[in-house]
Amino acid sequence: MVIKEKPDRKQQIHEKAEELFSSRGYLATSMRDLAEAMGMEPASLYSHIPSKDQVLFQIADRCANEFFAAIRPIFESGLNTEKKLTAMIVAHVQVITRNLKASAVFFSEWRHLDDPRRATFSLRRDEYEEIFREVIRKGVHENLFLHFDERFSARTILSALNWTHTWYRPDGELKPEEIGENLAKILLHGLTRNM
Amino acid sequence: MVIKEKPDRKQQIHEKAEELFSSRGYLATSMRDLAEAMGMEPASLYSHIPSKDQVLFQIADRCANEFFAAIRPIFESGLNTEKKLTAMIVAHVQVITRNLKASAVFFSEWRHLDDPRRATFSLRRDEYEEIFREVIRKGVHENLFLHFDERFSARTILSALNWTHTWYRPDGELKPEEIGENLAKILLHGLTRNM
DNA sequence: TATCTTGCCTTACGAACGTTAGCTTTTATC
DNA sequence: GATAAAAGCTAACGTTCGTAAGGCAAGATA
Repeated sequence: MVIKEKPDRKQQIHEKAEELFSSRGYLATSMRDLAEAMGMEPASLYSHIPSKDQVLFQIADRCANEFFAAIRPIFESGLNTEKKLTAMIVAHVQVITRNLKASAVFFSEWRHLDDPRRATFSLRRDEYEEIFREVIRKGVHENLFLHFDERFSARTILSALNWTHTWYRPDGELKPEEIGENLAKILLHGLTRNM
Repeated sequence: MVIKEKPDRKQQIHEKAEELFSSRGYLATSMRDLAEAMGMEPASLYSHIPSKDQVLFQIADRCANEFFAAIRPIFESGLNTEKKLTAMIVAHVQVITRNLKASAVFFSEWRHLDDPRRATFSLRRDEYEEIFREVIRKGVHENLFLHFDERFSARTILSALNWTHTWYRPDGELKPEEIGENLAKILLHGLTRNM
């Protein structure tokens, strides 16, 4: 049996959509733009996808899955709290750099989802943040981390990480893992040199 | 001579626009939405403003001015590097919390500006970031800060700060100044407790 | 009272939008 | 080579968009 290596137009459309949505934004990208980028007529897109909104959702959803898949095993591992948080930070950054366009969509465009999907999505984000909060809570409990509101700490960490997608370039000098490690260093031990 | 205290419709429109642009986004807010919020007909808006794009620009531009005005005097002060960076962080956060809606527009919507303005704006952002880079560079030189690429450090700091606008509420328990100080603590000394 | 200005109105323009319906062409299967 | 399915086309739908043009009514100025 030969595995079909067919081009899979649907996936190609999703990839082009990722590209356009991430660089110009979802609302600023028309189906006509997308069609042109695909080299087809606007109406032809609908042979492969049901709606623009659903394309956005699937891009964001796939990206969310990647984040969870990367973080969960680390969260459930037996690492000590500091190493665990570091590993989660590195993994999170790796997901971003591996899915540069999708994560741009994930971070900036999800708010344009239509409403039942948007609400679902919002919950997933919070669920994700909660994993970080739990690790931080544990660290505070162990008298390892400074005691701030965990919401505050978690958001600060994720904000610092999530902007990576705007400037990371695969041909830059830093590898994703190094970026993650540097970020973890700053967030856990600060920019100031310990004397 | 009496100073006219007239309602200034133009400014009212800008304020409503700030509100709508910041919560729904620029592209998702139509002039018809804005008109309805103002209690007038869409076309009537054009008695007071020249175009939608110009309203966006002015909101973002005013906000940029506030950031510069807050940071510059600190940058030019005689504070030592660590205190200077801390003060800049606090000041930056204060500008955000003082201009919650405008800064949301500033951070998320400027990319929808039409192109001569967009380019100008991009330069101003970089100019702003450069102030932070310079302080960091000095700190590295003084062997005070860890040596990362200053672009990297500056971006990390600003990313962590700039998300504040998504969750800060004036009636929350933390005052803007405290938020800024906590952020500075984490970014300069890390989340980990020093033993 | 006559005139000018301001603020808002109504109407409507041309363009762009997401999407549907139905036809034609290409490709895969036998 | 006949048949069926998949992929793309043309044409058009109903909306919504930013904005222009020109008029009307109220208040300020003279």
